[in-house]
Amino acid sequence: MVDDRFAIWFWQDMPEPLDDVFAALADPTRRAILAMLLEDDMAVTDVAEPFEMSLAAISKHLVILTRAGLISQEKRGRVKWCKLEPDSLRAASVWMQGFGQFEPVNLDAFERFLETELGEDAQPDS
Amino acid sequence: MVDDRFAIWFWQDMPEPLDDVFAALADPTRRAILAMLLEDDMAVTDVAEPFEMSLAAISKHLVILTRAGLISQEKRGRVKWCKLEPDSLRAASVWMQGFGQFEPVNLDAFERFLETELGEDAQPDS
DNA sequence: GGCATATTCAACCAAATGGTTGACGATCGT
DNA sequence: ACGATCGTCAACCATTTGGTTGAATATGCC
Repeated sequence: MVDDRFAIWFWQDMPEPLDDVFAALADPTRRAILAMLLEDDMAVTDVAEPFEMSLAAISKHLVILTRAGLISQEKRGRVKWCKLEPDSLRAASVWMQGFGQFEPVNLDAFERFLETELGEDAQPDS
Repeated sequence: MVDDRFAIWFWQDMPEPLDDVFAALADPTRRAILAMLLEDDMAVTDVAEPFEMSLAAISKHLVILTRAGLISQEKRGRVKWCKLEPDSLRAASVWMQGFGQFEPVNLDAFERFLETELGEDAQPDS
């Protein structure tokens, strides 16, 4: 059994991209944006169109989604295209599945698993 | 194809428990708490012990986790026991899998982990 | 060049978040 | 009944968040 201090260190003090991913997902506007991008890549202006808020606000949301790695933005000409990046959802999904599936299981092995799993394709953070 | 306004209504304006779940998961302290509860049910004081913050702060975190449905709290005597409630995590997980083409987590490694973990051989690599 | 379009920047604001401390009501042990 | 323990409440504080507006920076079009 892993002692709590190790667990705290591991789960809390590691440079956690999960903070950004979950924080990004916590906002309904941003989830709606992701849902829209599921259909197709979109320009910033088009992303903003159906919302009742300023373009600048949407632009900020897109920055947050980008920092979380959930989307990428590529500027072509004067329009910036937004593209869903499902890979970073993977880390979060892995983390969550850990809780869904193994209630009573060995945390040590789970930690080792996560370590290798999340370390594998560590994103070249912006 | 669903038009965007419907999508916005659906994803953004529904009474979304996902807001609370993801917001709860966005904090590393709260994720650490969940990880601890993965091992066993715990009293509030024991949850707080390994952290370098006040009991009141942990108590607040537990309220947030409870509101999100991620844990439940039952008071027995003077101690309040905290229990992981993986079901609401599953809801969030389902949402992410709704992003779907990206597979319910295409985790070969996860499968292998499950096998070794749930099987007899609990030492996958030395 | 000159104008429209696309996007971000900067300053500002209100509200929410995450923490503190100290007081407080319950409950246990003796 | 008394004191210690468990946990929350209330007030406070600093920082972050999510939004606004108006100006600024590209870029495309004629």
